[in-house]
Amino acid sequence: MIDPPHANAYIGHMAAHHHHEHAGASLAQAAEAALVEAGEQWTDMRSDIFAVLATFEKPASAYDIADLVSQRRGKRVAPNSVYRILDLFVTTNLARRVESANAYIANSHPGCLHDCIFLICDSCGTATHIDDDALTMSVRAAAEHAGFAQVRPVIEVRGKCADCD
Amino acid sequence: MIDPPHANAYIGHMAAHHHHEHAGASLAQAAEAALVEAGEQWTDMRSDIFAVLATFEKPASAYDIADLVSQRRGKRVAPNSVYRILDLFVTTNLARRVESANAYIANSHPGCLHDCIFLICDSCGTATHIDDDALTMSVRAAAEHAGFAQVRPVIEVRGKCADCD
DNA sequence: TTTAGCGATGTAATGTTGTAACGTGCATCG
DNA sequence: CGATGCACGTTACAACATTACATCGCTAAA
Repeated sequence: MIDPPHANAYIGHMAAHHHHEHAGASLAQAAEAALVEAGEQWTDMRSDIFAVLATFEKPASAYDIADLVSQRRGKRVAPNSVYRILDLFVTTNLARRVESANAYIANSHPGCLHDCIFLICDSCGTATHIDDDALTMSVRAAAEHAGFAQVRPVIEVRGKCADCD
Repeated sequence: MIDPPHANAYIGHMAAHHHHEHAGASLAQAAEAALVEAGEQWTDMRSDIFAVLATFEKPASAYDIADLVSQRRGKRVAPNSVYRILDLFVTTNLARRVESANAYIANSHPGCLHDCIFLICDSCGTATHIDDDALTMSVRAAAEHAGFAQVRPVIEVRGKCADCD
């Protein structure tokens, strides 16, 4: 048995491609474009839910979103409806589900399809993400090597962020 | 943006260490040893819960386990108690939590501490695991590179297993 | 030998997350 | 105009998880 060794094994091999890291209005616009591109409608409800989701620093639960959207609309929006739309967002890559937090986070570069590595701080809950295609491709490859198909990697790292450390 | 490429990027670099892949009585024995080693007691309740957990092919929910342990003991065991003991198992490395399934799985080599990659079939639900320390260490390193400490990787892959494919 | 402490488990209640089933409103198209 | 399809509403419930406190049995100190 071995002990988990530590850092400095890291040879940064970031992906050889670039993103626009959208924010604010620009992000909403990109999201709308991506959704329409996917043949779906950009409704008021979807717009509101995306807007609320995008304001969060940390992964947001469907119930958090339901509350805020309810406020914003002055009318109760059921979690149910939020889930429907979040599911749509996830399948169209406008948002990601953070499995280890049972929560969702807006994709800051919708329209760009690839695997993410999420880093979630156990203290403050904020999530950041790394794009390292070499790494995620290795994970995919390992799974496919084991006979898996249609693979969907879930790569998250819990820990203490630099601020909370 | 890139499309997810496919397999055969995989250069198998399995870890340079070996496990005993325990099963059945041997596994229970190893679990007991590991728990005692950690300064915890191996009680009847813990033994029963571990035994039940170990019978599962697929990740088992706390409620699944509660039901079966209740049967086995002829007396209701509350989910509560099961969660307590599962948490203990996870911290002492006798079991793992599968985040993307809200469920638990017995560690087939307790006492051996390292990160696992779980493959969970979306069709049949069975989970297998890969040990690829080079890969998991790279994930750790990437997170540490980003300023994270006390990292705990969660690497799971959803997909279709060879049987269900 | 009492009893104080502690760890393990029991009990009850409640909180959080996620789905199912079905109804309504509205636009489009024949 | 009626039929179809989609988005969303409403209600109910299922599944997952935690909290607070009680009890039991063991052991160590008085």
